[in-house]
Amino acid sequence: MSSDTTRDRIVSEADRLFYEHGYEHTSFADIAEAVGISRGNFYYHFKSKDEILDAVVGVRLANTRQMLDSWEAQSDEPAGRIRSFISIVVSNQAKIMRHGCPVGTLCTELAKLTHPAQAQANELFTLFRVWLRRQFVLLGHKADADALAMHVLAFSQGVAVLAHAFQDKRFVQREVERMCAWLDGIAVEAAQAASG
Amino acid sequence: MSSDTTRDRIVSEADRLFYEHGYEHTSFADIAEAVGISRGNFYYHFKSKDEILDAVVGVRLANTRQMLDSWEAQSDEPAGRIRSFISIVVSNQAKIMRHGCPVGTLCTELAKLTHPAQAQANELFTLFRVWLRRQFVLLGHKADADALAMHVLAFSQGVAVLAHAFQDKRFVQREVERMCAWLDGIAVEAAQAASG
DNA sequence: GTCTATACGAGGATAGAC
DNA sequence: GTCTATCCTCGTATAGAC
Repeated sequence: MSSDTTRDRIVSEADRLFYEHGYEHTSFADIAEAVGISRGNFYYHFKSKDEILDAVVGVRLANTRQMLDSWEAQSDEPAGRIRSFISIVVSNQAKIMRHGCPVGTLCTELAKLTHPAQAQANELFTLFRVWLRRQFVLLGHKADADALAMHVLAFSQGVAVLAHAFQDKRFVQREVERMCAWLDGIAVEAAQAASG
Repeated sequence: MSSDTTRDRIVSEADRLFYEHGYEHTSFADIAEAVGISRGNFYYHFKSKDEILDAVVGVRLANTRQMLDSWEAQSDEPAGRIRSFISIVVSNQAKIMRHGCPVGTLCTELAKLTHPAQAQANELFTLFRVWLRRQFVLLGHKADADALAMHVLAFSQGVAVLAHAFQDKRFVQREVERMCAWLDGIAVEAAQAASG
């Protein structure tokens, strides 16, 4: 994750700080201190704070693509892949409880700031949306694949916001179980339609 | 909503601006301009920005209590009351698509800032949670009333975050219908348990 | 109660030495 | 490539006149 070049370390630390404290609330001084360089040196690598944000979003997009690819490689079953997504709120539970969803909180903040990078950040959501949609198509739900994808995305965001606010592990566990049960129902439905 | 006194107008405009642009991104100058007073005059009414936030959260808590009371008065059926809550993402659709959920976005932002008023803002969530819980108890779901309340809250937050990001009206409509269908199932379940 | 003027610090950004 | 020094703007906050 943390590469050798200073530039990469800046992006990596900025990524973490933007997530933990928000984009606006993170100053150059914060990033410089985390990286261990002077504030001035900064501008050799990036011309502005917006440029750092661009780089951070770019890294997140790349990492997300890689994660989705690995989920696709790990399982041939679309239901299993969707389960991988659903379970992310458990595997990332500690971070989500402390700082919320990295995608949701960034998109929400940039929207409030009417920041130019908003569309780029929304691409993170779209990446998940399109991937989930494809899994639902493979599951035999071609007609409502996008609606189902959005439903699963909404689940993840709802759980993240409330886990963040209430710090409730059992709530997360319960919602994941509920969602997996729902997914089983969807898979059965598709199998019946295929055999009927 | 907008009372006569300058203090009330400050709170009212701050409330709106905090919602539309976020707490941190809203400056005294923004509020002063909206109210139509000078920046200096401000400190006659509030000693600090945090004090304004306290007042804003206080007003939101009062307004929320009033809304929940009116829902309770409008319907004797707990299912109908819960439906009032579910439908809020439709009746407030335009605002939610533009600025997200007023409660969720505030709590998320304050958590990232580790702001002292975070707990106070979370009370807004708790108000809904306790109210929903009571409705589910009345519906006959005493044992899992809190889990059901949290599920409905999570629905509202998930829909709000994605509606905000994707600006998709039909998505909101679909999710509300899905949630109402789920609620019907819950109500039938309770009725069967009561008669069986 | 409202105004103007101003202090003060923080944060973004630049210049130029090493 | 990294540093120090510096500038400018913005935002919070205060003082004091009206």
